[in-house]
Amino acid sequence: MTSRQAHRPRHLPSNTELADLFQKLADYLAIDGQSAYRIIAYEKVVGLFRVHPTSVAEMALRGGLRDLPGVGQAIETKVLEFVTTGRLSQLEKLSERYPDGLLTLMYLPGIGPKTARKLWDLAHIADIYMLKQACAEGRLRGLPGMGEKTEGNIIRAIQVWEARPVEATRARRLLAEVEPQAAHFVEFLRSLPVVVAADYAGSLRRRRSLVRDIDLVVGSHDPASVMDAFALLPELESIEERGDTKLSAITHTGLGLDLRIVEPAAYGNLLQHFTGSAAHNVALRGYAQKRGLKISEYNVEEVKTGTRITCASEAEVYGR
DNA sequence: GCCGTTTTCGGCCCGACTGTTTTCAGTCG
Repeated sequence: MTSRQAHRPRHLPSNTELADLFQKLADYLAIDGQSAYRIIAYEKVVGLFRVHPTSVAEMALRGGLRDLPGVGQAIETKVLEFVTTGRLSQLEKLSERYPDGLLTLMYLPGIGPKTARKLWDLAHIADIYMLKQACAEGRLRGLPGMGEKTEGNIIRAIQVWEARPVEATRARRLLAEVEPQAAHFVEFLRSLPVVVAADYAGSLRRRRSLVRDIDLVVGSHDPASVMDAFALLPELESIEERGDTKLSAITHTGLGLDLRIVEPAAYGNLLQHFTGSAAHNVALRGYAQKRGLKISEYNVEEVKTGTRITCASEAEVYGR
């Protein structure tokens, strides 16, 4: 072995392993009911580790991990503990307190940490199989805040999960596979007379090589008509949610799809917001906040005066 | 748990939709 690999310490965890580890920790802490901002701090470094171009483990060993924005003493210590010992004591404590399968409940759309915790505390449901049993026996309805509809939604979510192995609804697809489908939807939307502007946004517009779903944004004075026309498209397998300005659906190719509609004057605000990424929006809004501005998908607001400025183009948003 | 152009403490982006409630919690993006 004369390659560079010969000089590297062996058995160092990959960035993906570290990201998965901290995601698991974040999920456990969410179920444990810890501060939402603590969870966000962990999820932030998950995203950071996933895209970092060089070895995070090596960086930690060199003592340079805290140069990364969002990594403080606590996270550096945990990375070092795992890199040097192969273990994470906090995670071990949490997995003694909660069953592993509890995390898989959150694979089901509609079930988050609060619901997973409630199912464990009140019904001793520890994984998806036990949840299915409880549904079949009608045991869910007795739980606080859970009625017939919620039970029905959970049964349906389990069926989808069983039909599409390995969290398929959360899986990412190649850009080249998804882009033509998204372009087709955009073309349809633009063909509607009531539509002033339409684009796909999200990770697709950011040209990420792997994307999870299709985000569609529309500027129109008549959202109801857009919604009516779109909901009838034969490409949609099911409509998951439908309100006045937002619709969520699943396509026959198994892709999630979100449609959002605003007044044409605020189209730039919507396009900016849903092009994301989430981390970019958090940073941008924090930046704006320090300058007395509040950014949403509808406008840029001057907090002191309450003046709300809508932007028809994305460039105007950044101009402000 | 992280961070700082007023800060080492007290904030941390913002809103739509659903289901369960009689005004809101949870989830999602």
